[in-house]
Amino acid sequence: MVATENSGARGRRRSFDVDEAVETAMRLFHARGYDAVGVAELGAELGIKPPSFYAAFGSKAGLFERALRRYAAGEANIFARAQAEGGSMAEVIEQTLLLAARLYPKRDGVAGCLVLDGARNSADPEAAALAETMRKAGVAAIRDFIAAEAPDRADALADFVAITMKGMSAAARDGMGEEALTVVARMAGRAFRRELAAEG
Amino acid sequence: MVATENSGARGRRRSFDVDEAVETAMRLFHARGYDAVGVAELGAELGIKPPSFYAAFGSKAGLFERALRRYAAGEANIFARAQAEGGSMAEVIEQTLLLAARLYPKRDGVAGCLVLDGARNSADPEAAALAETMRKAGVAAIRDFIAAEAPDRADALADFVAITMKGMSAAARDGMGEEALTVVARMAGRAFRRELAAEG
DNA sequence: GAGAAAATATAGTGGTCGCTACAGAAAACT
DNA sequence: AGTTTTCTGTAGCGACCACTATATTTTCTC
Repeated sequence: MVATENSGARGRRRSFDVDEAVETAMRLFHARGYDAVGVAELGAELGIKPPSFYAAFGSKAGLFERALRRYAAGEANIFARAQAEGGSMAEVIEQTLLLAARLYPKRDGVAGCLVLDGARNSADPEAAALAETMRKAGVAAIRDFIAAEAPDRADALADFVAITMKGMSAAARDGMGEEALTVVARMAGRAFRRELAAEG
Repeated sequence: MVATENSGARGRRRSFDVDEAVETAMRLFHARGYDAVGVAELGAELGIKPPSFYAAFGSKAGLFERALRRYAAGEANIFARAQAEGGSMAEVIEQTLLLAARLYPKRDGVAGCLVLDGARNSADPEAAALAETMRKAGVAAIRDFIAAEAPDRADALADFVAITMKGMSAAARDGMGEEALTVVARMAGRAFRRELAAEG
C-alpha cells in the first residue's frame, strides 16, 4: 500500500484521505446517530484498522467532532446561507426555514440535521456535549441576528425559530417530505413576521 | 420472598408488581432513551432477575411497548386532555401546545415526550417501529380533529402542530424551561389561528 | 402431605462495544 | 546504506449487550 497525500495539507501523512474519512463518518453518524455507528463499522467503511483510526482521530468522539465541524462548515449551515442571500431580517429567517425544508428530507438514508439530532439520546456524554455546544452556538447566532432589530423579543423569537428547526429535523427523520416541510416552513415564516410586527 | 398480588388483576402472579415495573421502566426509557437503558439496569432497578424479566415482558422491546402504552394512556396524552377541556378547535390545539410546555420541561431527569423522542436514533428497529406507530396514531388523531372544521388544510395544519410538538420535545430535552416553551407555544397557537382564519 | 406446575435464581451463552499492546513494515533522516 | 522514527496490521483487552439453559425453590392442586 502506497502512502497518499492528504487533501488537507496540515497534519501527518497517512495512508488514507482524512477528509474523505471524515465525510464518510459524517454521513454514517447523520444517517443512524452517534451511538448506532460503531468504530468497527467506521474502520471497515473507511478502510482503516483501529490503530490508524485512533492515531488519526484520537477517539470515536474525536471523529464525531470533526464530522460536526465539517457539517456545520458546509451547506448545512442554512442560517449562514440565508444571511448570504441578503434581504430583510424576517426574510433571512424565513429563508433559513425554507432551506431547512429543502435540506432535511431523507436522501440516501440521511435526514434532518446532524447537529440537532446526531447525538440525541446518546449515552456518550462527550458526544452529547459536542453537539450541545454547536446547537447553542447556532441559536446564539440567530438570536444576535434578531436582536439587532428586535432586542426585546430576540430570545423568544430565536426560541421559536430553534424549535421550528428542531421539529423540522425530527419530522424529516420521521419521514416527512420536502413539500410538507416547505408548507410548514412558510407557516412558521409568516408567524415569525407577525410576531415581529406585533407590539412588544 | 412472598408472592404479592399484581395491581393489575390479569396475568400470572409474580413476586413483583408488574405495573410498578412498567412505570419504572417508562421513567428510565424516558430519561435516557431506549438504547441507553440496558436490561441489566432495568432488572436491577426493578429488583428482578433476567428470567423473570423475560417471563413477564418477553423482551426489552416488549417492556418498551408496555411503557409506551402506559405513557400514552396517562397525563402525557396532552391532546386528549385538551380535548376534554373543551373549547373551539383552535383553542384545543393551542391548549395542547400549552400543556406540552408544562409537561415537557425536565423534571427528575425526564424531559420531552417519550413517544416522540424515546426511540430516536435507536438501533433496534422493533423499538423504532413501536414509537413510529404511536406517533402516527397521535398525529392522525389531531389531523382528523382539524379536518372536521378545515378539511382542505387539515394535513398542513396537523403537520405544523406535529412539528411544533416535536420541536418542543427536542428543545425540552436540550434544557429549555417551561416559561420559554410556553412563550413559543403561544406563538405557535396564534400562528395556528391565523393560518386557520386565512383563506385556503 | 404428595405430586404437579410455575416462577425463580445461578450462571453463562455468543456477540459487540470502544480501545490498545505489540510487533512488523514503511518512510524519513543522517 | 543504516538508523531512527512513524505508521499500520494482528490480535485481543475488559466491559457490556440482549438473552437463555438448567436447576432450585416456591406455589398450587388434590
